[in-house]
Amino acid sequence: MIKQSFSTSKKILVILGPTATGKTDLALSVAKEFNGELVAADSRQVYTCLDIGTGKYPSKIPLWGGDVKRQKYYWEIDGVKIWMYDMVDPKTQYSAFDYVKDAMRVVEDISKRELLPIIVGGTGFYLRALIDGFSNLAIPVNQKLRRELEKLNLEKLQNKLRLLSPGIWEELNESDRKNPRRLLRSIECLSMYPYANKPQIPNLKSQNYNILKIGLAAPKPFLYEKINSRVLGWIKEGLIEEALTIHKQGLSFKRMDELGLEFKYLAKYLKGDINKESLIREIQASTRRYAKRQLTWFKKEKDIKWFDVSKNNWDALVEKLVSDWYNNLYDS
RNA sequence: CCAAGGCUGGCAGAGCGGUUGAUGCGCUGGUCUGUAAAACCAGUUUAGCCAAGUUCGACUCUUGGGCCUUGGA
Repeated sequence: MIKQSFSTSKKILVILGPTATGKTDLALSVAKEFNGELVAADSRQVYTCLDIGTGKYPSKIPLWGGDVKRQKYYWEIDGVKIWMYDMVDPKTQYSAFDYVKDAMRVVEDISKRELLPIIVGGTGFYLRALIDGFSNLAIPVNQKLRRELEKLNLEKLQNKLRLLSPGIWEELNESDRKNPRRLLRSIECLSMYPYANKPQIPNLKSQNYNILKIGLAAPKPFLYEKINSRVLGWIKEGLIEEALTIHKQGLSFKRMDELGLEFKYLAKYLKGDINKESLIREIQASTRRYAKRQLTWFKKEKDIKWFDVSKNNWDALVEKLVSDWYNNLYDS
């Protein structure tokens, strides 16, 4: 791969980090300053109607006011376009593969229009798939095979994989070897493409972009406090009503459970299994756990420039870094 | 006031006269190549309401006290 000089290679800014650190707020202000458009990297913001709890709204624009225009495949907040929101109906399943396929197009389009793509989100898996790519990502799901494999218990899945490829089995760690979902996927990939001719999908790294990754984080007590009050804010803004509406429109409790966290507990609440007080507590707790997992994931990526949002001047520091990078003064 | 049941780890909740305090949740750390706010792994106990007694030995039996829950009045 030939490295182009900074002045000619196209730039992409990535803003990532755990939930409730103000990624969207930052991305919007950076977009205004550097003439950019946002590309969301969140596994649930891709669904229509899941708005409040997935954090589609920035904190400064309350739901009932502010300049928010919702178009078919993008939103426009304060004049800034946000892509990769509302891609499909929540009844449909949207995968990391779908995400990469769609987001690649969006990023390239923004870039072609001479604007700065700002990828913003907390789903580390999607981010890595889009930026670095995964070699198995483009291998499609085999429903028939899955239906069969799903009947097998852990031990049988393990044996099956060991038989198909002792090498791949050996490479798995303790955790993955006991994870039926991963085992199943490995078997699926191997049985469909036993040799090396796997289908591929392009990623950003292979397109020679100049990427700056900015991470927002904070010490846990600070972050947890933010999460707790954010959840309270969601409730005030109508999270429960939103869930009720979606359910009335036909989103099953089962699917809500699959969509995870706040929807998992919202479903329980709507069914009458828990009261409002524990609904709030559960959403807060699970969001905290989620933030921890995000932190664990991002810890391994060494090319992130981290900023502590509990500090006073963090936004000025970010601004300086982005500005230097944008003007080719910063060497990454 | 009477009756019945209960009181076990941060929480929920089993079992047992003596051995490794089941299990779940939580918590801490971690894993990660199409469900990723998912799935999974590892770690996380000087517990037994108080007192007296029975016993070689009690969380487990007996008695008294305290507290809680339910039913009665």
